[in-house]
Amino acid sequence: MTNYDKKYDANDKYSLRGRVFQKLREDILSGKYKEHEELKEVAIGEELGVSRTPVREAFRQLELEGLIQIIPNKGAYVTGITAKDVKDIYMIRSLLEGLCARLATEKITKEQLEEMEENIYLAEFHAQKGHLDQMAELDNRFHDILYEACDSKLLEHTLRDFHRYVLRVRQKTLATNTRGRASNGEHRQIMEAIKAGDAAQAEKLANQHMINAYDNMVKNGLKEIYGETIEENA
Amino acid sequence: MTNYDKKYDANDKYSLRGRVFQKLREDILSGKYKEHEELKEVAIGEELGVSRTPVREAFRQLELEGLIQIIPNKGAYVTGITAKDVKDIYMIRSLLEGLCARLATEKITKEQLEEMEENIYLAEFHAQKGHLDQMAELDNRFHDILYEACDSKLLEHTLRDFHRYVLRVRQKTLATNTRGRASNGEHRQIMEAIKAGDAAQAEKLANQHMINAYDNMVKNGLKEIYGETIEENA
DNA sequence: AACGATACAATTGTATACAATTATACGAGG
DNA sequence: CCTCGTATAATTGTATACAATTGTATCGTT
Repeated sequence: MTNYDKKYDANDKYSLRGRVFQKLREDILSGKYKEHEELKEVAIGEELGVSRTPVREAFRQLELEGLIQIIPNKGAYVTGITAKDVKDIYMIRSLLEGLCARLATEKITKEQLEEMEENIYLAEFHAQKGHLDQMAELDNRFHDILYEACDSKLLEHTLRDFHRYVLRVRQKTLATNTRGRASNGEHRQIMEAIKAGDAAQAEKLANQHMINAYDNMVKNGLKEIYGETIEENA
Repeated sequence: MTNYDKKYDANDKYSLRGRVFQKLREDILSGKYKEHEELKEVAIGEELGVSRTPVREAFRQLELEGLIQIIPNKGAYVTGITAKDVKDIYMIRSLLEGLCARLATEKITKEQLEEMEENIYLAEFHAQKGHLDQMAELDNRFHDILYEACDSKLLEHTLRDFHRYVLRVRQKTLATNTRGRASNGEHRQIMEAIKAGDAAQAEKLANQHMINAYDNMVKNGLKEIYGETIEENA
């Protein structure tokens, strides 16, 4: 639950706080800052050439995004994701992506549908070529388009939050080409259902798409995929 | 998506920032600050006897909770809830409360189940007496128990966010004694299904419980219930 | 009177100084 | 050698000062 207006996002690119926020989020998601690592206000500030004030404000936002945990008078620590967290997120996403696809069936614009088709087309190309990075990028974008198409600021924002939250962990999930291709195929089916105006089918397929993505993770072994980054106390 | 640890919540009672945050949230939800009202840092600071720094940090958090919108270099404004937002939230909640009830069926503790039974019992008492405030309080608490019982920090937190977000608007919804009683009855059915270990039934009932709550709002006329506080551009 | 420019006021953005809290190191006492 | 307590350092919490931006009113021009 955050701000729902596009024009003035908290991720304000032009304020120092916004830049610090974005930079830190990027660095946490990319793994530059490991789990449980302490983030010190002065160190971050010096690194980015700003004072503590914008850093502190960025910290408060990162905390509410769930990326760090702030312990009063002590410090800010990169939050850990447990295997159970991942499972819970995929359960939730399964339902909400389904809802999203259902709503999108009614609300999607011609432009969005076209971008979706293009996305799938491109993804198939890159799958053939074995371009894993591009496939991951297109996968992310496919879901973003879907979120935009459902025409619900709240649902869009909620899904984006969850999506971003698992990115840290999902990084290498599509790295297996087999899953990448299967995922593409599922995207295509979802798109076709939306295009055909079959909301119930779109919902069902989107539900299953998340379940498949999660099952694929489990099959390949959560621990192996996640490396050292997953805690076992889940 | 916020922090998922109970011990050190962002709503830290003991720091100035935490107190400002809580106070402002309370005042926005209770309606002291109306929609689109501008919140000025110095004014709030003086009112609460603190400097701008903790106020600013609280603002950043309130923004991510969706209660205010900050326009850079301009100001902080209480966000409006549109009728469509409310509809979207109830759609989302319908699915997630269902998931929550399903999970709770497996995970609920004896103590939680007992508190739930007590809650329903008390609510029936207050319904007979016509104690509307207590009924609203017990209704909130019923859902909180359910959220705790599902044993998923993420789902719990997500549902709490949505629940809190509609509180502003839901205030007087249970004020009609008929809906209050019906709601109680539905709570009881959900509880019985959980008690009986029938997860599918619990999910279905919780789904329907949200739909009924929303339908009741619509039936009584959104505009009438929400007074002037709902925007029509939804 | 309408329009525009400019100065001024109000407000937020940022940096820094100081206070409070927590962690650490070191030494006295056992 | 261990333990405890105190001093010290490091870090966060808060307040304030200053910079930048935005809003507004006034005045001059047409």
